[in-house]
Amino acid sequence: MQLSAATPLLSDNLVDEVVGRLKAHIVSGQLAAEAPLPSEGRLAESFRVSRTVVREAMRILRTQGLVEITQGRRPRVKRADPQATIESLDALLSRSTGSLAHLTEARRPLEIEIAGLAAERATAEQLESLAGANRELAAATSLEQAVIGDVRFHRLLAEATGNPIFVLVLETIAQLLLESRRRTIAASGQALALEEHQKILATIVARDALAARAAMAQHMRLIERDLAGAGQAPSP
Amino acid sequence: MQLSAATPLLSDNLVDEVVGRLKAHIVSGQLAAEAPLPSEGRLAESFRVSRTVVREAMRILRTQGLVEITQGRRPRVKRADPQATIESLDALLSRSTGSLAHLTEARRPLEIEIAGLAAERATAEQLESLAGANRELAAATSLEQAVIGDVRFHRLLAEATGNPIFVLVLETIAQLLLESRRRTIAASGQALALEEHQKILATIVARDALAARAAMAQHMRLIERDLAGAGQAPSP
DNA sequence: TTGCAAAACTTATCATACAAGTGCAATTAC
DNA sequence: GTAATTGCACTTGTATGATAAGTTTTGCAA
Repeated sequence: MQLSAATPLLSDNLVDEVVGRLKAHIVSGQLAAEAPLPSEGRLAESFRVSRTVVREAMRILRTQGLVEITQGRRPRVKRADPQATIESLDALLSRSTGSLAHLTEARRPLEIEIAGLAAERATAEQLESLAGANRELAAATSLEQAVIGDVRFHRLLAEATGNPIFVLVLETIAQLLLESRRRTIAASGQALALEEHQKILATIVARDALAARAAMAQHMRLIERDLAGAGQAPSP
Repeated sequence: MQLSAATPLLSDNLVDEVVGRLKAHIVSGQLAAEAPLPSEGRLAESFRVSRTVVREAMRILRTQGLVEITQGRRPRVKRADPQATIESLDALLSRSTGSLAHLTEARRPLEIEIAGLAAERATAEQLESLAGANRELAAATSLEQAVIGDVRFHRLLAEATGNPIFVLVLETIAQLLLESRRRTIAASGQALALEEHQKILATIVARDALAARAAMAQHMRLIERDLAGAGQAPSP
């Protein structure tokens, strides 16, 4: 019936109330990642609500990527993971008027900045990983492998900036662009993509931020051109 | 017990299955915004599942910002709204190691690109709105008003690019930066912010994309400097 | 000590019941 | 005739209890 006599309700929903309290606990870091939460029954008991309410609250938290739920096991706090955000953004973008052209347009300045920052900050290990991603791309025998190598290169570049926001935003956009990237690589061939990646990597190894930006800008121009050439077919 | 004999299950969860099907209907645009959905009971009947499952599915869709639920009323399809995505991103960022410095670093290239594109594409009405936002900023008598005017200016700029992705991403970052922006404006004073906004607006009116980028870059430098000077105190 | 089976616990789903909020239609008051 | 009110049908919110199915722990036997 009620959560507790001491604390007032903040939401008109019991479910939202439980969600808010659990989220506060998790976000504040009081519960470490992987830490098991009490079972639905226990939570219901301690919140003085029915299991129904707790269940719906846990579902919501799972949707937001905060907890992991498996039948038979106690729920666990999940490590921070952009997947939930990506799905949310995906749902939003697929409903709004954003087209592929809009996505690439927003991607371009980010990639250019990333290239510049990576040139200034990449560690030796990160440089090696980048080279490895390009080797993957070079050795790719299928379109699927080529796309994976391509995505990996750009992701590693974002990581090399040391700024997790870049990784998150780029990963989100990349996910949405995955289909288009498949088309792009098919159109321009992976050879050209590899060549440009090598150029970018070279500027980063040389710690030349300006050149890195220029190389990435060039790369983006190629991608946009190929995308336009392949036609921006709407999703089926 | 089962959804339907004809179509196979895609998820191990009945809830996820229902979520997927409803989402597909909504995202595909078959259901217009504001359109009422069948009641939980009807949905449960047509999916051949219990009302519990439908309820949890609807809760998830509400969390993702796809439907609006009010007690006593039938659920309605909600107009595309970045709020759910913002909350998701907020939860993610507040748990990861992203600091204010990281946020502003990611914001900078976006704002610069936005300024350049706005200079090329802004319509006469949009120019007038931008001027209006600056008038608001000039007339602001409280910090709160100044912050609102500031946010509005940058948002209108993003809209002037005609690219909804910019609006979405920037709105998300802006929301997260709201507290810091309050601090920044307090530190540098709204007079300086207004002056720089006027400069940016002038370059855009002049359709000088290059100058617009330079002016915005200057503006971002000021913001970053003030933010560093005010110290990046962690949220309480 | 090790291997395995049973028990205990947990989530997943269902069914039912009642409270509470909304919208509409019939009724009543003027 | 019109406006306010009442009442009903429908809907979501919450609680309870029951069964199925999966996981972890316990306890016993080899």
